Amino acid sequence: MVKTRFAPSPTGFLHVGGLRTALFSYLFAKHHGGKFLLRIEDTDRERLVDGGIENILKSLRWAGIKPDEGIDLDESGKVIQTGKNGPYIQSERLKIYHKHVDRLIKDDHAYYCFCSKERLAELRQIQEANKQATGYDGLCREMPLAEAKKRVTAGESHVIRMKMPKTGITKFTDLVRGDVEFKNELIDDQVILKADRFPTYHLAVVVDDHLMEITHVIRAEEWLPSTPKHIELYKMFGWKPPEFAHLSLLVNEQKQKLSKRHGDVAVRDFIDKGYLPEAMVNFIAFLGWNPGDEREMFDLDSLIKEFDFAKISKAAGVFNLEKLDWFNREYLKKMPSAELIKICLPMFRDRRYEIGDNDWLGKVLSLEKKRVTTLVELVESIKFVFEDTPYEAQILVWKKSSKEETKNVLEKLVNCLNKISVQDWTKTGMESRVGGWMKENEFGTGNVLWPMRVALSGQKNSPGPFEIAEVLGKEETIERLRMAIKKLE
RNA sequence: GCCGCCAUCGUCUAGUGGUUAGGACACGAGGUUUUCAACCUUGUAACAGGGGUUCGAUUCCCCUUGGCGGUACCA
Repeated sequence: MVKTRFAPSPTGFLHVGGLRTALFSYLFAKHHGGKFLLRIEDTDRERLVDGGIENILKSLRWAGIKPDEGIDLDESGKVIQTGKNGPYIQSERLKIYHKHVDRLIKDDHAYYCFCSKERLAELRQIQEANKQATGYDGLCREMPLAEAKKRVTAGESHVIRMKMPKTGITKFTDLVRGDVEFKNELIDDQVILKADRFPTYHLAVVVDDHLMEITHVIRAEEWLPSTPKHIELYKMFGWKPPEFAHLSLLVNEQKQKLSKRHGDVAVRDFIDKGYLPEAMVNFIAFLGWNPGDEREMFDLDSLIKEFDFAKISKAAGVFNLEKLDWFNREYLKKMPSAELIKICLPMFRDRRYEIGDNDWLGKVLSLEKKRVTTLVELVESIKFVFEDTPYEAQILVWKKSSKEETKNVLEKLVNCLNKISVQDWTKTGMESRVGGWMKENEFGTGNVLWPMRVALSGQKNSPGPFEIAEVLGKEETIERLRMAIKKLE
């Protein structure tokens, strides 16, 4: 059975690149009827951020990605662990790593290293000055084990390094990149256990992926050069390595790796701005993948159905917000009224708006949903329904009209509208009644509709006058028209 | 420096030896229209360069260039 995993470090908010990696891992697992596991890699204690795990989980759950095993959130939003291969937080697995490191030392696949950080820095400086490949020179590699153990017992600070073979090449077939090979001699004797007794990524990832029965390691391209180290560790333990798939990176418009310094990259930011998860998922999936034909609206289920590494692109993708905006507008337009109301409700409450029944609220949202990009913009754009909007009298006057004429037209319009019953107070009802009235009196459309619309919305640009009038109701509509007339005096 | 990955419109991409190089976003023009959107029609725009292989290369191979990643007791 296929089993994939996403293994973030809780060092802050989930990054859109991370979301994409998680998504592809999830899609691949689900496409093959497999399982998706979530593990936390917190071996770097200096970069930990409070609430990091919750943040990551919330963003994933927002996108619709739910782990089958490992770390998850319960209904109250508390972090929980489920599954029989736990714990799923690396800092809780130290004993497991120590046991495996001991085995490597015993089998002469790893050794104690007492080199100080200062010596290592100096070494690198010399190598750089001589234009050599940088890396550990293996000073401690041949130290007799007995001597090393004596120094350890004496309390000397040390790390454990793996013994990379000095000859040969490591080859593997990457699911997205095909055959890749590296010369072993150029690969460092990587530190696998730090002086603080915490493992490095390289050791922890191999041990955990094996113990947690991961079949496919799907991760970002930045890990490609360290894959030979991992394969070597699998060999040392006598384990069968999983399949590897290294996804291309996401870059910004300047083609640099996406980072927090350059604008919005945290999924949290997009949630807060009112982007829809469906749009984000669709957009991000299409950054490096497509179904091979011209369809482009895909929800999570149809992505699962069609996802395939064969169609994934190898080049880095530019994270371009314009396309995201387009997807968001499309999904906003398509969203059923009831659902839209549900997700906007908290924002209405924040603004302490008096909201009527759902039928009415649906009409209010429909006023602007084709004109905005995000949910936040949507709620902001219909502000004029709930609040008085100050505006200059001058904008009531249509370009082909005058102040006097506008005032006159509005007065007559009020009379006309007054005769319309509350039952007929609908967009279509008013369209025919006012439309007929305009024709009879030979009023130009712009002469009437422009000032009416501005009077009702307080804005130069807005939805049409009749749809606003329907939403406002007869009383409020006439009230606003009278206010406008007063402004023109 | 060394190692590796990558390379089609501005962006996301289709294309797997023979195509008028297709689509989407963005942009431009026109239509609709009381405004802004939406909508419809339409336009501009790409195979990084040089060598091979081949009857024929966007497609296969090599080199160059460029971009990116790695080179940590970070992940």
